[in-house]
Amino acid sequence: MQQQDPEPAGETEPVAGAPRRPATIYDVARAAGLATSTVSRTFSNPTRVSARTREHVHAVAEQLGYQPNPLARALPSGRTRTVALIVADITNPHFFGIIRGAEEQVRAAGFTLILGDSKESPELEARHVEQLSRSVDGFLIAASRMADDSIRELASHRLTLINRQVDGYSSAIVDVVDGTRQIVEHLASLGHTSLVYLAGPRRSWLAAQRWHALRTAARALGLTATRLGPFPPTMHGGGAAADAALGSKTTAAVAHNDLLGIGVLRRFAERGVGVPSDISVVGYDDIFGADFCSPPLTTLAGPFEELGRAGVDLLLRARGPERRGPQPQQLVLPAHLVIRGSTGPAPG
Amino acid sequence: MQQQDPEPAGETEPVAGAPRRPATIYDVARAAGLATSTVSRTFSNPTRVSARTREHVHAVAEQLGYQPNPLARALPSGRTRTVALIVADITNPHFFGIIRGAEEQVRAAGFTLILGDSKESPELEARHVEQLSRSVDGFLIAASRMADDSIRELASHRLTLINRQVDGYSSAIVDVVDGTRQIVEHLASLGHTSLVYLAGPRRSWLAAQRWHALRTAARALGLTATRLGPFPPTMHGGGAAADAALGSKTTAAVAHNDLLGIGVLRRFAERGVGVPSDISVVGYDDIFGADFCSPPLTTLAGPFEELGRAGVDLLLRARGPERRGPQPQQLVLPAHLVIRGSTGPAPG
DNA sequence: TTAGGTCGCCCTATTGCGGTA
DNA sequence: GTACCGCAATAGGGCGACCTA
Repeated sequence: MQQQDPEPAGETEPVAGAPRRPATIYDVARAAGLATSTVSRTFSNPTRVSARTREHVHAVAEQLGYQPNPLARALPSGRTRTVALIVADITNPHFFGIIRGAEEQVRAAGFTLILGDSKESPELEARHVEQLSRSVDGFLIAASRMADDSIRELASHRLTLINRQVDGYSSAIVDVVDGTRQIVEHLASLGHTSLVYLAGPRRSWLAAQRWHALRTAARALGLTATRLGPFPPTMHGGGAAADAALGSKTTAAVAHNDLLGIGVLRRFAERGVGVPSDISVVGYDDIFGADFCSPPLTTLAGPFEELGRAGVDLLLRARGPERRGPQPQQLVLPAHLVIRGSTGPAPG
Repeated sequence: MQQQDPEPAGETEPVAGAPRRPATIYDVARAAGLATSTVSRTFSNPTRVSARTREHVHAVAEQLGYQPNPLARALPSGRTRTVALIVADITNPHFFGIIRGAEEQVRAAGFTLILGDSKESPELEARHVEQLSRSVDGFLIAASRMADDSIRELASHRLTLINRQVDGYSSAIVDVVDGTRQIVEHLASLGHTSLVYLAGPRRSWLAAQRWHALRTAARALGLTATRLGPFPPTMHGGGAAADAALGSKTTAAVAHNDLLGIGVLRRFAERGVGVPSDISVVGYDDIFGADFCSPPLTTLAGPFEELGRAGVDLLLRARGPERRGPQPQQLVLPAHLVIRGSTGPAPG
């Protein structure tokens, strides 16, 4: 090891000013005339040290610019005060809210956020988890593409899911069933009697949920529902999705997400199909841009930042005093339909 | 903690199957009949171990499921194999490309990415750096809002800047000067003789560069250039910016970024101002949405993912064998103008 | 007894130096 | 002298056990 320090014949480091080697509890203890353990307790268990001593230690620490080394702290305890967030696709604006919310809450708890992108790959997702397992106190997985069983195989890791539910794990999702019902009621009230679902990735739990909810709600209201796809959940995927929707002769298309929905709108514009005069389009997520595409997209908005924050809370709470097993919580946050120009009365 | 189950008088750990305590070099060393140092070297400095021994160690390690503990590895060596990326505003889609590129490259190098949001605050930025300094091998700061001197005070940390240049530090930026020239030439060729710059945050280095480049290019081509603002670089800020632009009687507005530009377009639409018939609008960044707002936004696109990747490369290369001081590199990547519907011939 | 303080081992890997063929 | 390998110090702090007024 050898700190590189008071060496005159300089090596690696630049300028002056900054202290070479960061102060440790040893330095603080020596300067304060105390044992290192006393210094340690001052920071990690302050009640076990007298007020006088505590202040003294703080003063000396401040003066020396001492800051506990998080690594040294984490090594024996196993607590890294770090959380990993793994998202299915970092380019999808849908995740930005989740990332932002999680980052915020993680910081608020004095933790650090590690970010990983699984690029829609369940394998990469699992690899991420394995590689980070020792460096992290827990995982947050948003829109996991792993199969339920694969998730269970990771059981030994502390894990909270976002927009995915698996028995035995904490999760935070937006209310797909109620949200989807809002979509279908809206379309029904506009006189539509049939709709198509432009499906998302086969491995997406959310896609399955949405389709299921759509079909159920449609039945309840006497509409027919058809599933087309799957399509890649990107703007690019909207081209094929739009054409498929046209082929189906329906009057209303519900896209798996806004990315796909906006892609559909573009394709319709290219082909001269009127929205909503010829066909209505609905999306999910209310992503950035859904309000200024043309026509603006009717979509199901969810509290995604809150989802991120709640995910962190669930994860961190699991370490609480009552660490009696996982006691998983399945949180469901409300969604609400944002009606914009892409939906209108059924033609004819 | 605690899986919910079988342990009778159990303590911490769960189920069957999984090995209780992860294997350490001690376990491997014992099983292989070697010293821990040999095992350690097998993984961290393979050439210093004979091929026979190496294979033996690998075999034993494999069998025991041994994986080096990254924390324990980092403590004595000081190398955490982790990089922190700090962005000025995580909600600005502009950064997504950078984040994605950085994440990709960091992973490719076998490192881990920590993400921080400074919320446009130089103080928070500095705090981030301080708090993470011990946990990270280096920092990537995108669009830093810190003053040059504050950045220099962080000198002891390994640091690479994205979209910001400071003497003595490595950086990767897009070519503002040339890019801005493209904008001005485009406007000049359409017959515009005056333009306004709708300015970004006062503390943004980029905003200063853009204005400077704009003024220089305008002069060279005989256009007048006026700066208005600053405005918050958000869609919301576009309202005031649009009104200010109208007040100036100009025929062309260059917005600090696309977020602001799209906000301007919306406001113009509300007020019945024709774009580009009454006024042309240009943005910077070519963010998600710039191609489907109405009218689609003419904007200066840059290779942002590449910026993220390059930033990581510069940072990691700094640790190379020739660790002769920082030897900073200032990388400048080309920008190109994407012409869309928001710019047209000057009216009249 | 209790509050304040001290000792010394724990965690897991790295690495300089020295020893053995 | 050259390859290999092992000993033991080191990194920095947590924490239980024990000691003193």
